[in-house]
Amino acid sequence: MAKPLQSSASTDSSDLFGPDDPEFLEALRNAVLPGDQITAPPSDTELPSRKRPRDESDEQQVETTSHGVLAHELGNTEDDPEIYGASRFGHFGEYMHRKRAKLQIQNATLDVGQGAGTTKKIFSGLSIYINGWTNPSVQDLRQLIVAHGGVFQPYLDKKSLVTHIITCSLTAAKIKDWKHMKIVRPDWLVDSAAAGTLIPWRNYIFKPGARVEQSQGAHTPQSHLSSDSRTAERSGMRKHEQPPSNKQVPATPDSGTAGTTAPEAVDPASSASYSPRPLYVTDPSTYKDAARVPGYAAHTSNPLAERVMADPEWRAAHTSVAPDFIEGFYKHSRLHYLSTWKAELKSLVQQAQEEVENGSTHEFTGDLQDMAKSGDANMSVAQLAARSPSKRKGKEKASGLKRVIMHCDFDCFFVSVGLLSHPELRGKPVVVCHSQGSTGGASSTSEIASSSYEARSFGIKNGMSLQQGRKLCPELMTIPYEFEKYKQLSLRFYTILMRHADDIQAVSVDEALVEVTTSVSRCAIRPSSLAFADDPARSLAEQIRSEVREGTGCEVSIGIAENIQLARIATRKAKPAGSFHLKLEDVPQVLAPLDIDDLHGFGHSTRQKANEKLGATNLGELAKKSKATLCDALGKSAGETLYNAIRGIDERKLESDKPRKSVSCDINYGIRFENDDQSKAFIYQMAEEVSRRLNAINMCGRSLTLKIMKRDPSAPVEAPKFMGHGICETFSKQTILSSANGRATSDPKDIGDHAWELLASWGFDPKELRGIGIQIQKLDTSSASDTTDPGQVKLPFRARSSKTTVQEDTGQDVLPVPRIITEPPSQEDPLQNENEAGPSRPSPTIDLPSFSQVDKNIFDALPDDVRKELEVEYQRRSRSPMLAEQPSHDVRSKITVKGVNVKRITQQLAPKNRTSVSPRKNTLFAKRDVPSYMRVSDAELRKLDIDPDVFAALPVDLQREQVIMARHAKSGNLLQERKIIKASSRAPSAPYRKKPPPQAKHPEPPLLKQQGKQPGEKLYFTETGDVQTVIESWVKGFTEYPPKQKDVDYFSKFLVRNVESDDTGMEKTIAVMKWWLVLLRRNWGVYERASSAEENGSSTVESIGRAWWKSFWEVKAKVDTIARRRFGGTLSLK
DNA sequence: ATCCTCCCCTAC
DNA sequence: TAAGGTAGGGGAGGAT
Ligand SMILES: Nc1ccn([C@H]2C[C@H](O)[C@@H](COP(=O)(O)OP(=O)(O)OP(=O)(O)O)O2)c(=O)n1
Ligand SMILES: [Mg+2]
Repeated sequence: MAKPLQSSASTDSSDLFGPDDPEFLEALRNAVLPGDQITAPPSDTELPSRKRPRDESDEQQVETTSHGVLAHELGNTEDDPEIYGASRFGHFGEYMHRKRAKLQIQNATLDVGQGAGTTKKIFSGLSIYINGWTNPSVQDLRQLIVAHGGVFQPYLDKKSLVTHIITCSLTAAKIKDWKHMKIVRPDWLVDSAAAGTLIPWRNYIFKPGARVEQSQGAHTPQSHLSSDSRTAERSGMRKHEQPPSNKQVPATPDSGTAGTTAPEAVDPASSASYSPRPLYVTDPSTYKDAARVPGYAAHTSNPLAERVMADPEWRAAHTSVAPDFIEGFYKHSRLHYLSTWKAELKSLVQQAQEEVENGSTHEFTGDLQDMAKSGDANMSVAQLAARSPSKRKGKEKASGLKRVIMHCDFDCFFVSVGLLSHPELRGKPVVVCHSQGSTGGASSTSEIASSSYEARSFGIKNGMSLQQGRKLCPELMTIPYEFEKYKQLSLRFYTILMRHADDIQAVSVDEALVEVTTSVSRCAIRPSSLAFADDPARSLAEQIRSEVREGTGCEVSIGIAENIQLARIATRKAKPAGSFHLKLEDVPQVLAPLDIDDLHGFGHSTRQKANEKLGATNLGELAKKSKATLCDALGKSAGETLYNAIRGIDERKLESDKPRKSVSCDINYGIRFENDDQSKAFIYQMAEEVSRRLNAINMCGRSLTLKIMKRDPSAPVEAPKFMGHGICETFSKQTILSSANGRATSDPKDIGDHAWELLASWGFDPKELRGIGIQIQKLDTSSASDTTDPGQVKLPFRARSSKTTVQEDTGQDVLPVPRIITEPPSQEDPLQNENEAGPSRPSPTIDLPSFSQVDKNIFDALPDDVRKELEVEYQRRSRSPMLAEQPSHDVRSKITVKGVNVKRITQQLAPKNRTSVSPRKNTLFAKRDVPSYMRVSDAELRKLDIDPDVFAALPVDLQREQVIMARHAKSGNLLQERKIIKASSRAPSAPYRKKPPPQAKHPEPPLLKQQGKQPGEKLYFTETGDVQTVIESWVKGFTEYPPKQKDVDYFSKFLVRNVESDDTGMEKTIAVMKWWLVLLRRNWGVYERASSAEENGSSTVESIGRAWWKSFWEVKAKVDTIARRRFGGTLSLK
């Protein structure tokens, strides 16, 4: 029974985590064993995930599943109490498996486990979502589901694996949207439960009118592969059709080089060959879901890449280590061009408008085309002696007149341009992509930049890979990019628009927003000459279309409306080759059938969120929601925007004169390094690139952010996409940027130095890097930085302006070298003892930087014993909910895997063996506070190349040692990165205050506010991290009172954050919840199942008990939500 | 309250 | 082969 888990997971072998803290384990044991029969739900499952569209389009999500195996194992381990054994708790071998198992178990334990001993798990393997109002209430059904081994899905996440949807009613939109789902009536569950067996769901198909199921299991795997987000989502919900495979799990998710398996991957069809699995015959989880599980996700390395990368010469010539890699990459990167052009066009428009405003001309007579020519490759603005017509930014002319906005957009721009030179291909399915002809064959991962409308009729979309496109349309024709032409035609396009515009907002090379209010009113005067007598705006649009057609040979479509949002929507209706005037009165009708992501500004993620939190993505349905509801679900800004958009409201003005705020350079393609020398060299090359860009616009910056993409441990070394970055964890750090004299800079050396320093501070294995980005912010004009005061010396009064901020400076700090910032080594009471934690400083916990912020260089240079202790401490924290993070800095700092927090840094650095180390015995951290006499200003530390943050975490003696050594080293010469301690650049910025170094104060101690044995008395989660104790006293202290909402909230928040913080946090959280559960059962077990509804008339004790239970469920629900989301992401990185 | 950092999201 | 860049709005949560 227990076998599966062990064998496959080789669980105990894990040496990532040694035995846990005995005390904690003991508590855990108590918490779990008490009668908590664990009925492990098998279910394999899933975990929703949120992946970005761009990732989804990664070819092969094909995923050869292997889900089956896991599921099977889990199934077999169902009754194995061992899975909870403390002995296992601290082990992380195959933690992914375990994690999933735990999640399920958690569900079972907390939900089912309660009271019920063992129920027949007839729903195991089912993942059910309940839609809308149902007759047995959602709560009841949920109980039912969980009690019988099923998984209750609170959200219909496009990523989550939902095998069935239970409903009593469906909107037309949903019927359509879910036509491939298994929509069943509630009585299916009820009857099955009553019968003690799973009745075929087909007997309970929900039929609103007629269909509902139709193609139920008839989907081919391909249908799951669409890169189109919406399609993907739908397919995601469909997952059941494919029987699970019994293929072996590719590799251990956490193994560093895991996953380079499944070479067959590329073909979705092949992956479809699953062998039915007994256990889940009815509802296999889909491989699509499996694809979202880290361990299986996108582990389908690109076969070609794998082969070719094995050749050192090839690597040297084609990856990021190639000397001219950056140049070559940018020369071919369509997205780079797109971004560049956009910036140029914005600049061009802005200057053209300035000309007009200053100058006297009223008509735009210039020709942007000329500018382009003379300006060589650049859209030189100089010649933009142009002027547009009435051009005074439509803003002030805010006459009560209703605006007329046109959204002009070329039809399949790249293709249209390409067809100019390939007229014979007109009318055929054509796409623009790098891969030409037969190259790449049917397995090209080359992206389709643009597809003709004929191609689109096959389902092809921009951004899709060629191989996917070929599957949809074998006879697809490809034509090459013609970047120069795009730019030229774009200039003609803009030139034309200029003649009619009051204002223009450059949206992209093929798209612009134009305000034509005055032009239209002018036209309206002579209705006779209009193409559309009744619609001058439309007439103008057609005129513009003609002019553009004339000037470029390509079609543009124009959407007209009174605001931006509507104009864009109108364009949808206008395409291809047409114009459409969307009037306010038609808004409801036009918008109702659209989905939220059809609105500009709302994409994949928001749609998903809407689906989860609002149960609808359709605008017609969302229109019924209150503004507050929308804001609550999508955030204030998005909520309001949506609310208004649905009503046809959008007050935004065209933007054509906003100054640039940042300049950056990102490369997340082809990044493959072997060593630090290469990555360092690359960083410096990128720095040069950024420098060039800054100089090109005559700017300098004072802030630098480095963004890193690092291969996710669960991802294959070679991504599915050729030379792509694959699934990654992302990191970013910001620092003050300055030249030696402390001024804003654009010097490549300065930028390179800072960037490298940041990169080095993480200590990543260069082989794992997959993407690098350098961004420069707080821009100043070069001239300004030359004359301006160095560090923008702090003035007595704050510069009210935006960019000239001085925030980093603090009082005294007017040093010419801004990076050297002094900081009073913080507080006194150096001897603060952990046991004296007072209200203000309750926790004795040392203020360690979050793991991700630790400078690896320094870390590695530490004496073995010290380093070990640090590791232990981090390890400890990572496992102790109450200690983990929470602290000073970067609680937020999270690793993300395509949008999902993963933070498994701790795991990465986890000690290979940690023999029961009790936190209490940790001499290094127990109370290592910085004695006052040891104060060395941060500035000095920095001068010594010591990172204050790390320094602060060191024991005093070591600090002293380090300082001495550093001073010593300073005098002599030392090696670059090899020195004992290297300042982590991150420090140079404002952060010093972020974490008052020396003080071991636990910033924002995790405490239950207002809590204690006595109401009002505070109770803290102490350093030992035995949360159990805290909870116990909390519960004990309130046996006569209901818990305070504030405490519940706090506790909830804490757990949630913890779950989000790292992998081990989940484990701990589960343990904590279990403990809480046990305590509650002890006190009020009887009321566990009581519903609040029947609460009236109850005794005091009972109401208190109910209140506690209510809180418990409340917290659990929150944790569940987060866990689901997080694990989904983590496990399902596609 | 407001700022700042570190993201997330979106768009082309 | 393939060339997954980037700017800017926003939000969460800590610092001030
Ligand atoms: N994922 C994408 C999307 C777009 N583009 C490029 C190629 C497109 O031609 C151009 C304009 O993008 P649009 O979104 O306007 O798409 P099209 O112009 O191709 O089609 P249409 O506007 O008709 O929908 O940007 C790209 O390279 N990659
Ligand atoms: Mg277009």
